[in-house]
Amino acid sequence: MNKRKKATIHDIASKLGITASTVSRALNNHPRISDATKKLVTKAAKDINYQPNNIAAALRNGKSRLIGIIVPTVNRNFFSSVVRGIEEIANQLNYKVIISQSYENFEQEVQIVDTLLSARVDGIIMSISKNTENFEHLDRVKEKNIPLVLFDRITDSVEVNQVVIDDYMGAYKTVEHLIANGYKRIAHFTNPRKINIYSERMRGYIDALKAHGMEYDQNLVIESNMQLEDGQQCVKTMLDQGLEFDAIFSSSDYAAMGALQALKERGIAIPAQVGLAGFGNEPFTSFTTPSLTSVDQVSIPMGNVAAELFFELLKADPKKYVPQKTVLKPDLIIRESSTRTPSKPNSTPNSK
Amino acid sequence: MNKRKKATIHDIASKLGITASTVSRALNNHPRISDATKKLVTKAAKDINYQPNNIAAALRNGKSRLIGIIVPTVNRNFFSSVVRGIEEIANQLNYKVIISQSYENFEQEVQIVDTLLSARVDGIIMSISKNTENFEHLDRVKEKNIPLVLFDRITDSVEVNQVVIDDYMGAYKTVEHLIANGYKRIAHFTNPRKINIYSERMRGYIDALKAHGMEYDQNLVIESNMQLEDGQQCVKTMLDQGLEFDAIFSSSDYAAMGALQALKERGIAIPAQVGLAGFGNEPFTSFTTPSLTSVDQVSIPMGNVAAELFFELLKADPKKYVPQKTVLKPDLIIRESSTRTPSKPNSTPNSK
DNA sequence: CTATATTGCGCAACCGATTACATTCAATTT
DNA sequence: AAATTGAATGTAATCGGTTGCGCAATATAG
Repeated sequence: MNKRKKATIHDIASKLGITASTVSRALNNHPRISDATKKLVTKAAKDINYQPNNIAAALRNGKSRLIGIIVPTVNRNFFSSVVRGIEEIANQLNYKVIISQSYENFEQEVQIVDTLLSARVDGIIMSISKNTENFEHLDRVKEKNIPLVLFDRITDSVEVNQVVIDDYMGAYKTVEHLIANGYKRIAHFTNPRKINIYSERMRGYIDALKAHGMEYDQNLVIESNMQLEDGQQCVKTMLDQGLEFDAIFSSSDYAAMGALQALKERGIAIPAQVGLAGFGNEPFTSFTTPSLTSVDQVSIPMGNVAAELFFELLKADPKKYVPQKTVLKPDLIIRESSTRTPSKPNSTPNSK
Repeated sequence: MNKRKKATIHDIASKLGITASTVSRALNNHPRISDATKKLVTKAAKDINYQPNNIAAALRNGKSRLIGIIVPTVNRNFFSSVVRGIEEIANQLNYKVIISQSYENFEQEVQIVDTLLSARVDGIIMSISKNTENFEHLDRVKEKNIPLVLFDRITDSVEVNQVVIDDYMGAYKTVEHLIANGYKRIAHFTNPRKINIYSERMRGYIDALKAHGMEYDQNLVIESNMQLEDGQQCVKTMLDQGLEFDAIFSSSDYAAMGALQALKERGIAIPAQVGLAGFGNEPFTSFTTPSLTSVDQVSIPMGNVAAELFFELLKADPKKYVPQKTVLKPDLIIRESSTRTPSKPNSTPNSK
């Protein structure tokens, strides 16, 4: 009998000869309920294996205590770490998280937004897909006054809270480091889709070159989809075309990894002949030979900040709240792939 | 005005001078509603930016079309791929997924189960935490007749649907492969917690040795927590203690990676002097030097199967449904770390 | 010893969609 | 022309908590 129907507060109530409202208040520790009945109620609840129905509460309250998270994929250290950072804060406040993956697919992303809105999440924290160029779905979220926070992959076409790292500075520091290690012709791998992160990194690359009196050569900027295979292919093409370069700064660790493999395959010594640096500090970067210099995106703190902004927004009056943009400082993690004996620049020909 | 309150079917109804029930039926494409009104309703819905309230529907229907997924962490290729496999099937059937992470923490796991039950998910698909030894929370799920499917990290103390790979066979084939490459003293890294996956792999290890007339030496079985650092430490200890071995079969890719680093650090050639194989086929295994032989856990198919079992269970009569256990065949991915010139066994003395 | 507060709990409406059971009206049958 | 049928929609209860308001009983004040 109690197999099919789940226990409700009404069951508890009739068992104790009181009303459901009293049970509800008792369970919620309402001050106007005596300790005696509170004890009775909690005991009865345990006895009949009562499980609160959050659906009912959510319907009545208009809030579900759920945060929707949308990421391109969870199968990337960066994203899963941000999620963890969000969860840390959310769990403390007794909020739960629904994670959804867009798989870099725009239609999917739009669909997920609708699903989350229908699921009546209290808000959304997301990083947009690479292929998203239309932001009406985000507008719809804003129109409904649902709190929205963007991180890492952001857009300025919607006024919302944003958390990013200083991609510009990350790139700048990396290139500066390469220059300090004596590299003269630094190539740059980037993505043709000019979402914020890639364009910022490219700005940093260019400015760092200029700041050190090096010319910016368009031929050294190689566009691709930035996956492992792309990195391999780019290097091969560069070598086959006789392009002169002695370092690569890749906006993606995966492409950097591909570059590393291709260079090794062609017998080019890293870091002696060619220096290499990636972006993202994926865990495998410390496993490669040589280990890969990369930029750490402080993912957990980013998740923390995103969640904090979210809750700020949740409490605020949407009319007078002005969206904020938080910029975190990335860390350059220097490893073997870019470290040459301090002042032995020009040690490798190739460029000359 | 429509800023604060979200649109409901009642708003649509009064706008059109009909009732909410008609609107509901129109939106659900009920056959008894005329095409004319259906068109009117869908148009009006679009006009006022109506978003169905799944919470209300879920309350009324008793089903949320949500599946709860619990994994130790999503930041592991295996788990995130299984999730993807589940999503593939679930999305086709218009079900959504709530992903939660236990972070290998028992209390957290119990808490998540309660939260999901309260959120009234239609069922749960999970892989239990390493530290879970008490399964009452799973019993509670079963008692409530909530569909439950376990994958990879399972337990036999609860009668539920299970999906696993044949860990025994994966290990057996790996060890056989090592033997075929001439390795004679094969060590095994395992976890002291004897959850199914580790004990099965160990059985496979032992049986493969015996089947090839090699003695099983307890000293060659090393227990640790199987993280990167543990792998490093184990190898160092083995070397320092003068333990004779010429191959390592690790139940974890991470520990195998640590072993690889430690061996290289000590100047031991892989695979020439020591062969190495891991388990899990984490992406980084193909990035290392030498690349790491490992066992692929067919994660996406595992997710597919788990989801299929789930929906089977969802439709079935809980009284007469008998739980099933599906066993998938893993793939041994042979890479450099275990491949020596075919028949040149004993080429390396090892200990000295 | 009244008058006012406070405590403890019940009443009933409500959240938004769904659906079994009418009801209406026109078309079809007899 | 009355009766039957069926199409199209309305009525109202329901899912399970939550909460403003009210009322009785007890406590405190004056």
